Amino acid sequence: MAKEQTSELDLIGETRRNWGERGIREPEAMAAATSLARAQQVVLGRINQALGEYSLTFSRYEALALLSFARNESMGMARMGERLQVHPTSVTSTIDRLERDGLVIRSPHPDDRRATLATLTDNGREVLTAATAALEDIRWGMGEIADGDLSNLTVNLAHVRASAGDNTDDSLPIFTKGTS
Amino acid sequence: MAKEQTSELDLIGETRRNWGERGIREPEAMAAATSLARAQQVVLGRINQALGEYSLTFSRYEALALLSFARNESMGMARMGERLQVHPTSVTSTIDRLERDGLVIRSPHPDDRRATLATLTDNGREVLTAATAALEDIRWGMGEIADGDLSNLTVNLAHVRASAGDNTDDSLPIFTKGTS
DNA sequence: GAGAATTAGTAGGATGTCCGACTATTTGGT
DNA sequence: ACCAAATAGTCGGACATCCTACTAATTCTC
Repeated sequence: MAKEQTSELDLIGETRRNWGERGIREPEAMAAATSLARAQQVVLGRINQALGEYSLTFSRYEALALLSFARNESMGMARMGERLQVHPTSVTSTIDRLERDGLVIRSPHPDDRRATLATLTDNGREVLTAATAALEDIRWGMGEIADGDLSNLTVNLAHVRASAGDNTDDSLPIFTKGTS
Repeated sequence: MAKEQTSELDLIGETRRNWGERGIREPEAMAAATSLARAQQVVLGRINQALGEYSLTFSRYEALALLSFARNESMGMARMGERLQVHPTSVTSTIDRLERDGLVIRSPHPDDRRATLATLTDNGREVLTAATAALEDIRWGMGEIADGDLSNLTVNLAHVRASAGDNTDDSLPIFTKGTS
């Protein structure tokens, strides 16, 4: 979950100097990449801490949210993997745990006997609602950052995502309306 | 390593609409958080793919880089955990693999018999140099994004990190000069 | 139509990360 | 000095993620 507190008052500018001595080629890219990794660690840590109250992780939360928007709150696992941008085996793992906790149930696909549908349960829907409220309470781990700054951040991150072929009209890759 | 290609042409604006119907409270924060998660996934994926060539992961790379700046290219594991912002057990795990691959060696701390020093080996130094070059070649996973945009991104991310107590003068939390 | 190619889901294995617990040492307080 | 408290490192467990491989089923092609 990363350490929230560590006020590493050490100077980071010092670092650039260190690398400078070795002649770094892409300082801006390195700075952005390392900042991105650290920021994500901080935010994800806060989010997971908030979700822990509901025995959820961000991964499982995303899966629940995805199902909540699907027709009949149900979706094939392969499609879930595409939407969530994770490997099929990760979906299996995530659904295993959600099913274990009674938040979703697996059922055979009526038209395709190799497919399995994951469906939200009543309990799953309730937990999702409560968890969403909890995330909003902590502003999705974004601290006290003003909405304006958050918008700028989202735009900048869109550049990165765009370079990977992501749709970046907005920024909710996970909750995109599915065709399921 | 995440899917680079998936041109999810589905509209994300659609999403905001979906959430809007439910009355979302912190749309900007949610957008920023989800964008951050996805962007990090993309960038880390590229970085790890590039590092795979050297049997490294970003975690191990960071550890090697940290040691390379330390006095005598050596540092106590506890301090490494503080610098890298990871749990002590993660350091143990990382050093285990680096030592297994002959990139670092463990040795007892001369003045503190409970401490263990991790020291870069000649091979470790060479691999680090090559890996760094590889990362620069791919611009640390930042694609074709212009330096100016990267600067903006770094600044925006600094806001997030600052809210967690991180020093954000610059953006290289990992390579901060140590006191080791 | 029958076999080839593709797709869906899962099992097993490797990594990374965290947490709690445990041992060994060092520090600190009385 | 001596015992309590803090610190260093590791182990085992829980998760998340990827990859490879494998089975079952569907789709495509000739």
